[in-house]
Amino acid sequence: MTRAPQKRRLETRAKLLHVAAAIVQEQGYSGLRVEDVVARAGVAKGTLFSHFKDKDGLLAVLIGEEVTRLLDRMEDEGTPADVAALTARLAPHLDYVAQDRVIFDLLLRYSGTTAAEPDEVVAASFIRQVTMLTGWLQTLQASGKARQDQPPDLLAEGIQGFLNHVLGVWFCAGHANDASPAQALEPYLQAWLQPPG
Amino acid sequence: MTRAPQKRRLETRAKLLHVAAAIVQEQGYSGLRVEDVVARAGVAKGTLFSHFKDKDGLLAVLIGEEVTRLLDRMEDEGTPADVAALTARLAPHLDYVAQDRVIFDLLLRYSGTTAAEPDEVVAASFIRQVTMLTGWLQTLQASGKARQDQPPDLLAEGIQGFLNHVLGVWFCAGHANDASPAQALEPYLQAWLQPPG
Amino acid sequence: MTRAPQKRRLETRAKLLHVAAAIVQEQGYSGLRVEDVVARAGVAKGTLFSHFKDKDGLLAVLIGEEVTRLLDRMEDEGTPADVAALTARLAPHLDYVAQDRVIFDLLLRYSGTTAAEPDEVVAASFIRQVTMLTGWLQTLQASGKARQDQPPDLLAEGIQGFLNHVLGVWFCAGHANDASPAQALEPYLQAWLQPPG
Amino acid sequence: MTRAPQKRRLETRAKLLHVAAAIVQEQGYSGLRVEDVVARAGVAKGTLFSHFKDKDGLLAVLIGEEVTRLLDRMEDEGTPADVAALTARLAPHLDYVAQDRVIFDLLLRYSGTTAAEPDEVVAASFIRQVTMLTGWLQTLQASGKARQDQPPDLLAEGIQGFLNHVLGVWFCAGHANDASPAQALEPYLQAWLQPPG
DNA sequence: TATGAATGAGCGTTCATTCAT
DNA sequence: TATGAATGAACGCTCATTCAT
Repeated sequence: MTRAPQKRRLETRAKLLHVAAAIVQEQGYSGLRVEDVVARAGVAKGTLFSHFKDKDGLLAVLIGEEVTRLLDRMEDEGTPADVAALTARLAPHLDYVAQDRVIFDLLLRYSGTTAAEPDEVVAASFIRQVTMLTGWLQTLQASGKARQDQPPDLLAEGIQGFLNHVLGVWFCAGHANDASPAQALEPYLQAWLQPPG
Repeated sequence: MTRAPQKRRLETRAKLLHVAAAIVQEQGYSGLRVEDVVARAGVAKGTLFSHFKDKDGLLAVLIGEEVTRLLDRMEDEGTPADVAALTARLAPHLDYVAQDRVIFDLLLRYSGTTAAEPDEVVAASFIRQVTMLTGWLQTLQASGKARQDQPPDLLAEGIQGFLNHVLGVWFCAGHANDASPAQALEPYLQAWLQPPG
Repeated sequence: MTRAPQKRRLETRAKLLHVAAAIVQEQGYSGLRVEDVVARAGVAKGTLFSHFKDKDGLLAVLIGEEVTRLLDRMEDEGTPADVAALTARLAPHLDYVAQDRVIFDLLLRYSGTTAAEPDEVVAASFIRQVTMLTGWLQTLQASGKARQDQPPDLLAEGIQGFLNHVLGVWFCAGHANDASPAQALEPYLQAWLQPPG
Repeated sequence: MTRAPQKRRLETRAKLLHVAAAIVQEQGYSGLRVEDVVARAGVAKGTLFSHFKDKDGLLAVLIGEEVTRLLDRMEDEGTPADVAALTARLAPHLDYVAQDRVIFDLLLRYSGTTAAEPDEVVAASFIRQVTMLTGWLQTLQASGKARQDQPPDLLAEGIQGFLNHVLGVWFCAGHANDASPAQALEPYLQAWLQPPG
């Protein structure tokens, strides 16, 4: 018999998230310290951990919300017309993750998320992303804009692999070489998805 | 200005690496303690840190050497006959990395290594891996066993992407689902490399 | 904003100081190791550093408390009758500081303490010492036992100068020459304080 | 049968001192690292320690030379006419020591130097300072400009005490309060030296 | 439910000094 | 005489997490 959370509890949770978002804004994800969050939120350390399993839990909500927002926008525009459009559609997501290694690391930890664990925001967004990509690919396959010799979900997961690859290289190279991760992604997607001929 | 290191210095470095490898053998990478290393090597802590930037620096050399050893074996067997053989050839590497998340994390940090930084063992092994793969792919392309519509080095780097993807999923899923990372890799490589038709 | 410290915190602090004092008793100030303190106090290292800025911070409180105790005794006996009595009254303080260079060095770092920083034990004891001396000198001046041509606080601070001078020489000479620092102090105080004629 | 040092040895010593002086110029005494000195001098660490007993030995020569230079200038101007002139004469020395706590600490370690150890530059300069002051005080006493009821060497050593006191306060107070250490010294010297009446 | 003091367990640092070559 | 690799021996720090109140 868990009661509905009280109003005050919800307010505290919201305040923690708000403060954390503000700190991330100022110092980046890697600059986020539990100490600072609770200090600025005016609550005790223990309180934070009664709201979130651990620091990653807080981070996951924060990042999950942002990713969800990005997915919303991606979906709003409908299925991209071709592989080039698909790459362009993924660019905001890449740019977001490329902004801080902490995001990349956290997301990587969820790469293998399956439909089994629906309670986590990040897990949910992963599943949604793969579902969305799969749907797009089906459409692209149907219109002859994507190879048809592979199941769309394999293609979708392969895309996630390339996303991570490109981001890994991005963080490694010190951002020096390329204009953007999306640019680096394009040739892989072309080679991965283009129909033969 | 910088002279060649003296014999004694090289011996100390070798001793540190040897001891560290032994401890890893016994306790795994995560069980490696700097204190234990210096204690067993019979040197002062400061000495270790004069040889390696930090614990990760030591780890990188250790892992780099192991990867180098694996590459040696891969190369010894010559170009694999087809994509299935290629996947099999990559299995030992996958198994090695899959053994401990520490290895995966460290290698991921070097994914984007280019020929620019030749002094690091890990970096060097990455470059070598991509070079080796590129060579193989050229042969496979020539024999019609691999698609010919893409440059071999793009294909090689794509393979690295899939390797990381498969490993990421592996660590994420808690090793529960699949028999081995190599098994998970196969469909991706088939789809990525197989010649059309 | 900052509430009063909780009971437990005060107890821990007291325990740390108590243990440290015991170790100093046994091994001297230079024999004090942070590790020993926390081990014997049964607290974590981090706890010590959350109570005291660093080892010197702990030391300062320890020394400050001892100096305070010495001051208590000095004050209890009332104003000394003349300069010779004043010298004798200062002897225990001199003996205490002369016992370990660590004490001398730490106190020297606070020589110039003014009433501005009241939170430090050592600083407070310095202020108190000068206040006490000033009071005594006023009385001695009134009774014609001390020169009256100078303000009592200048005379008091001058005395502190001589204390340090004598102690500096004491540590420098390897304790070999003189019986006690107090003995070395006497001629200076006589010359500094005695009324002309 | 110690031979005269060879030319090359003397050159190395000179180079070390020169380099050390340059570093002090740039980074202050507290910024002096043995490592930097030998690196810039192009010699090995061991070489430095074959020339100087320890780092303090090098520092002592450096500081001793400077103090000697200051003493030369003080002496050149002859006996000061009165206490005010004496204070002014001591100002350059005070300013020099006030510039860096390291100087103060090192000199303090020699406060008790007696004529016994003539081999050290700093020790020698201390003896010379006290001798010089004693000489001046004799003259001042003879001319009625200084109190005559105390032996001149006691007065001289007292002056050293005040010098140290003023400097201790200087370093403690964070240089914030007073214009210069010499200004703080004056009232003490007046009270210490002025003839009664 | 909130609090905040305490934990843990090892890492990296310091840098003057020594000593075998 | 010069070299430079190695030493020593603690210190200070980290900071997410726990748990008694």
